[in-house]
Amino acid sequence: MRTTIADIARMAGVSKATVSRVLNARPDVDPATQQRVQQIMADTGYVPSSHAVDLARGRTRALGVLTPDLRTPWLAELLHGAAETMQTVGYTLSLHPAGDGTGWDRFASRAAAQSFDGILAVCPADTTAELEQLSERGVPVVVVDAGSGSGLPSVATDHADGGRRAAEHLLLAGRLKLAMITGPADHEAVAECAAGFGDRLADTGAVLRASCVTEADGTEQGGYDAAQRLLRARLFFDGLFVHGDAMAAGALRALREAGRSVPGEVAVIGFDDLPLAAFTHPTLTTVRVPWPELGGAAARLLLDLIGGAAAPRQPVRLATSLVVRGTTPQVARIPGQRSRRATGRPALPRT
Amino acid sequence: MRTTIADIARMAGVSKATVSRVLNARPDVDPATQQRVQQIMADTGYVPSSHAVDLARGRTRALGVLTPDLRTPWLAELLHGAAETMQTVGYTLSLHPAGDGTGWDRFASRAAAQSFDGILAVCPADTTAELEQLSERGVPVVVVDAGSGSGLPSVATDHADGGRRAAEHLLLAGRLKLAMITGPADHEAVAECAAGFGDRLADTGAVLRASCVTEADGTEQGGYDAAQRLLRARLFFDGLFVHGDAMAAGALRALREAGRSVPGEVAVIGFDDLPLAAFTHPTLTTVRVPWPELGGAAARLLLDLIGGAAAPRQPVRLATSLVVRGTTPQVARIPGQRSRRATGRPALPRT
DNA sequence: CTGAAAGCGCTTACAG
DNA sequence: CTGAAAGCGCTTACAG
Repeated sequence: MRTTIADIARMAGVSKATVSRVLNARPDVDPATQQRVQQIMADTGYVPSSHAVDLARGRTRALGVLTPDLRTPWLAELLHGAAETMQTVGYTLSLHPAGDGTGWDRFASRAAAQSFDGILAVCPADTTAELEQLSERGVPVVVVDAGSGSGLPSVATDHADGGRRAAEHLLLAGRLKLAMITGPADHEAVAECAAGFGDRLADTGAVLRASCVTEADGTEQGGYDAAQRLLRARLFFDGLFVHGDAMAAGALRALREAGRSVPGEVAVIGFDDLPLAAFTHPTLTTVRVPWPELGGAAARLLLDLIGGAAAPRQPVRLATSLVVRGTTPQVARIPGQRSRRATGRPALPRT
Repeated sequence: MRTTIADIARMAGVSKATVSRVLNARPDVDPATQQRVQQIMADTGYVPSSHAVDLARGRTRALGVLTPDLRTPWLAELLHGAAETMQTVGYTLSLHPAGDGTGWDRFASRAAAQSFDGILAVCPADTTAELEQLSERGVPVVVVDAGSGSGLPSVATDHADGGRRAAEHLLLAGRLKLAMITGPADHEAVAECAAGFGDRLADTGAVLRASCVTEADGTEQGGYDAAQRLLRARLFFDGLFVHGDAMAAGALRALREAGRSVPGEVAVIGFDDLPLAAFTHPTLTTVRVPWPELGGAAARLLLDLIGGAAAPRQPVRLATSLVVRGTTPQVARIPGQRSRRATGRPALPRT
């Protein structure tokens, strides 16, 4: 038999209400009784049933995480960040991979059953409509890193900022003939990233010809094929920005096969900072998406919404950073040494 | 106001008990009333509150997943497998990273509060004692891939089998002078794997000298250092088995720096089949640990325990498989062609 | 086949 | 400062 609040009350010679007060650290309890009750709880190892507490309070202390696939390369880092902030307030993350058809239905019924207090939707490709319905019914929902097609509160990477950083680094390395491999054009972030990249290049002496920008599907093979297209078109480039690390890995393979040295002849910068970036050869310099921070920001936003806060009208945008590894030349950042390895032409505009 | 079972009962003109019967698909309900109630539930979009159901039934339909770190490279695959089998029975996975000190306490109190019906403990390094306590108190616990130091029900990789497969493949490739980099010796699996590797080599003409076996800490850098030790000792080897993909990646780096071609001069086989294995150069041939299957098996075992089944005395052992990529030579498996690239000496014993 | 009642284990006004 | 009672929304014997 499980120890219940009634048992503790009996043993302490008080009512359940008083035990409940002690449990919830209410101030209006006589110190002596408080002590006594607490002692008994400690002795018996009493822990209140979460079911009962949840039912009585009408909440769960759990967040539903909706994701197409648990094996998404950056999901672990994102959840790590989310879990960290959730744990501090005693919340738990409940996993709901909805990749296959049945996943969504199960998730939806759990949501309707109020199994969780809020929903963290990671890249909800085709379920935004349904999520909006849930949201309208009052279930707090936060979307991570999706296009802003929906009106749902969201947290996203600043892809334009990422593009700018990539450009900046290539300029610092003195690379002026640039090429870019983008992700699928239907994804909003792709245009943003390309725009940021292009903008930073303006008035620098660097060039990114339209013919040197090609699209790929996000996979390693896609990146390989895209890089081969660039190489076969005999387009000269000494700097390549790839909007996705998996594609960048494929591009490295194509460059290697073509006999182009990296970073000597071509400097390569990826995007995402997936775990794989540390294992390519050379290791991949890349624009880091702040995955744990995204998760943390989403978690906090969700907690705010659960707490009754109004949804922000604009997506929360998080800046990127650059992780320098082996596919770009080491550039000394000491003033005056910047252009050491540069071509001699002015690579840097005044900012 | 949330629709409750009382609302449905009123609308249908029946008692709550009858609605509950319909809800739980009990056979003893008049088809007509059953129809009517179901219709009303559909119209109102009624979904029973999970809190109330859980409290009344004394269960949760959630499993607690205890893990040191969410970012463990193979965790995603493992959870994918577990989630798949859990979802079919309507169970949910609740994440509990307990890496930092506070993690365990939160987890333990959740467990005590019966927030979940069972515990899936992934590599519970230093919490086995506490888990055993929980287990003794009647909480179903299944451990994944830990040393069998504890008496807890567990599911684990057959590392000896993995070692054998690695040996087999190197023999098929005609490699006879072998070396091995193991993980930390205090991990039980390390000895098992080495034993399997050694056993398969017996009576084959292949040699694995004691001096050619070295230990590393599991990291890329550790593998790099270990491979360098082997190289500097001027020990000749044409086949290298590394008990861990991250270490194998480090070994590849060391071999490359030393100018040894892979797989030409040295064939390399890793262990785990982490995502990174597809991104090294050359891509890494490796002994695959069946992560999703491990997760699935653990989930099923846990469900059995929750269902009241007795705990198996022996760990459930799952076999490995070999994933051939670029660090070992392609070996035609057509009879008679096996030794094409072999040295000419008998590499294969009769099995 | 169906209903009234008690119970799951808490919390929360309302009195005192 | 404390207790009796009602309520959270279900399920489950027990009657009929």
